[in-house]
Amino acid sequence: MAIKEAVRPGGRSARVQEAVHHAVRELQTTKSREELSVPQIANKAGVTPSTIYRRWGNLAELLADVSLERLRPDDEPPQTGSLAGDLQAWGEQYLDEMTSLPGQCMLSDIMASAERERRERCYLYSETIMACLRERAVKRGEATPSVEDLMDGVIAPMTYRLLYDLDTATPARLSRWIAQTLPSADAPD
Amino acid sequence: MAIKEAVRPGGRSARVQEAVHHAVRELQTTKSREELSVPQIANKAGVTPSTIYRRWGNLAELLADVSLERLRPDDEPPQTGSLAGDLQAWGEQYLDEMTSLPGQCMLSDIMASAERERRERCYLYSETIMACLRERAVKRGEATPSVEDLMDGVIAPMTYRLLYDLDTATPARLSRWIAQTLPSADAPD
DNA sequence: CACCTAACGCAAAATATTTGCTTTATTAGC
DNA sequence: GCTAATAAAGCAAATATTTTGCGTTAGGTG
Repeated sequence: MAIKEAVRPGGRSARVQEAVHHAVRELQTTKSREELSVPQIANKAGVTPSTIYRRWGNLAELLADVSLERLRPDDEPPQTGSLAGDLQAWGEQYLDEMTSLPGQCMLSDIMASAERERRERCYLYSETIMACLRERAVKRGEATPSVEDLMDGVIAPMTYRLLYDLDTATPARLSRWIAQTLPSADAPD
Repeated sequence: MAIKEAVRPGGRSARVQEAVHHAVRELQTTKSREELSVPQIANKAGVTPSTIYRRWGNLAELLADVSLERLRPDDEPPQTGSLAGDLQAWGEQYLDEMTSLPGQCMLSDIMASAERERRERCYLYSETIMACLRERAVKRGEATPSVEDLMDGVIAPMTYRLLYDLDTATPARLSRWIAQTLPSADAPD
């Protein structure tokens, strides 16, 4: 019922976890959220339902767990030579990913989870990326806002729009948020 | 399965809706989310479970519906004489409400709903309040940012923190967001 | 190698959800 | 007002899901 990544991660546990996660991802390509069920996933994964219930608690937590896994920063964000450029580049691909149907489902699944810790991991994920981009800028000698300010000025409005008002989660808006957040930001308006 | 506020709102429907909503609110004071169930609510409301399933679809949607109802702006936000003051005053009471346990459950229930429309209503709710506070400021002749900018500068970071990083959803932060959003904002830091 | 035990499988029991059909009560037309 | 039409509720049987107790398997440990 908690987020278990440990205790006894040896062979079998890991195998079951992978089988179940894989089954979910597989089924998600075919069926909508409404059509997914624990017994169905268990069957596809070659496991008993009780295994899933005991480990994840319920369908919502399992889906959130699977979604969160995708959030791992696989590759370094693209470099553009300036903080504004880096933010725009990373942000655009992130927006693109999250406004897509699978991206929206992913957000939905994570938000539906009762585990606060999961959402905090999303926070940390974004924070890590902001820190990375900022670090680059600092190394180049650019004047940069704090990571906190980047979170408030860029990540927060972007995420807010992704969750509450999808139509306004656009690259154009992103430029505005970036311009208003960076030091020399006398918005051209 | 959709958000039905119409079609046949006469006596009985309204009565059932009220009975069910009331039963939910009642039960929520005693039991945790995990302990709530549709049959239980139906029983308390004096209705059959199938009535609830047919009207709301499932527990998550029902809870979201009940939560959303609480979000109606009951009373005019307090007046303080300045936009910054109004934002701070309203924001503080909002933060207070949403960081409380019932407030967090409310947010949770709304976010768990599959109905995008529900989240959009949250957006409209905040937007209405921002428009109201801004209108006051305009009438006083204050220089004010657009409603959009208030949403991005104040509502977005506040909501973001409430959802993802509760510890940083504080009045002190709120002041910062307000200061950085309002025109004459040369943050004292 | 042998013991300990977390995690899984299995199957029965308990709950929750769906569904077909009937009944009730609101709405609309007369 | 009275009646026909029908949305929404009730009821109960049929399904499906979730929980639980207990036996089994297989990592981890000394």
